Amino acid sequence: MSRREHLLHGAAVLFAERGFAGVTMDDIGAAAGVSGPALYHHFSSKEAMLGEMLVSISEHLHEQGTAIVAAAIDADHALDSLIRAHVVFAIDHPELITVHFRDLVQASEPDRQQVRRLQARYVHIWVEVVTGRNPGVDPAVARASVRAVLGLINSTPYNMLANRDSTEALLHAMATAAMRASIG
Amino acid sequence: MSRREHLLHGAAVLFAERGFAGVTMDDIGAAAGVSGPALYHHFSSKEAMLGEMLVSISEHLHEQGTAIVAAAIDADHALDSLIRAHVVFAIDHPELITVHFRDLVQASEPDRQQVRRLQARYVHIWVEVVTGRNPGVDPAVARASVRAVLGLINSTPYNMLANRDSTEALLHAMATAAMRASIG
DNA sequence: ATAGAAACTTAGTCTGGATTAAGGGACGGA
DNA sequence: TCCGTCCCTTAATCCAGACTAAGTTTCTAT
Repeated sequence: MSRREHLLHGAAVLFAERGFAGVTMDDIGAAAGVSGPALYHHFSSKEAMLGEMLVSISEHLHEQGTAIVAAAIDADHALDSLIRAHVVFAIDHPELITVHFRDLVQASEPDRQQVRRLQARYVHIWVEVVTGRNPGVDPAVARASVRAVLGLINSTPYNMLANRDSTEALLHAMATAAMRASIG
Repeated sequence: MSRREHLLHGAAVLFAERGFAGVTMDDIGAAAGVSGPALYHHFSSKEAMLGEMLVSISEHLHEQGTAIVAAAIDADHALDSLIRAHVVFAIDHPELITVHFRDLVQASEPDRQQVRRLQARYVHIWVEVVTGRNPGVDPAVARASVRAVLGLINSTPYNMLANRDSTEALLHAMATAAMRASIG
């Protein structure tokens, strides 16, 4: 992990814990064993740190989604893999999920736009799979359903069971059932 | 609606839009047609406004949940009503749902504690109903499932269909299916 | 009419915390 | 050895924005 990534990871954990506004540059520096101003040798501002963090999360999810759909043999498997991958990401990076939907509003306008664009594309990937599975469904309903399922999965940070595998199984089962309920 | 409630509602809308930290006292005042400092005649601080808002939401949900369970003829109906009522609340007050889970971290420690206590009780109401319906279920799993379902419903603010009733029906169906998938 | 309370206003005050200044030490290459 | 480049440090600077002061208008009750 590069120095940048290391710093960003520390910042993500703090942001998730106390929120972007509740963390100072000195806090972020201290978490990495340096002073606050030292961070300016790596990032142009606190806002830029947040932006980079959010964009990279969105890019990761988007790329992962693209790859899954490309590799799946049919829409059924694609949906299953999308759900599973999102669940795994949420379990492995609860702090990123938290920051992603809580602190987006604090990012600069350009960063916010880019994140929204990537999020929209990610949702669109899901929607395509869903409508592929079931051509009759209203695209607006498909989109709303996908967002609801993502909301379910994204509750993970407040939700972990003692055992990681059972958390994964539970969320996967619930997400699958919720999806089927809306689009069959 | 009293003056306090009116001011609080305006603040909630702004907080939902830009986040607690992204709104100034002048903004809140302007939304109600007064100056920023005028707010201090009604609330002791910006933090107090947030605290009062969050506590009252949590109290409302908790009381509503209590009333529903008391009035329901069995656990099956109780769960159905809980889901329906939460969906309706989320649809009618998207700004409160948003602030509730996004800006809790900005509230004062005492307010945060009280909100968490109320939230825990609210979740507990659901868990009791769920375990009543299905005595064999692990309480930890029941709790995680309830939180996941609430996460699904709370995604509403980003999720509204053109038609209010179809939004309600969709979320109700998905929530019910998700719940059944985890606890039968 | 008039005292007193409410509810505001404008004009500050004050502070936290982001950012910038101004170096210093460590290290690699000539 | 000496230079230049990183990466950091501490010591400011600076400003947005929460909050306070002090005074005005409006309303109600006597």
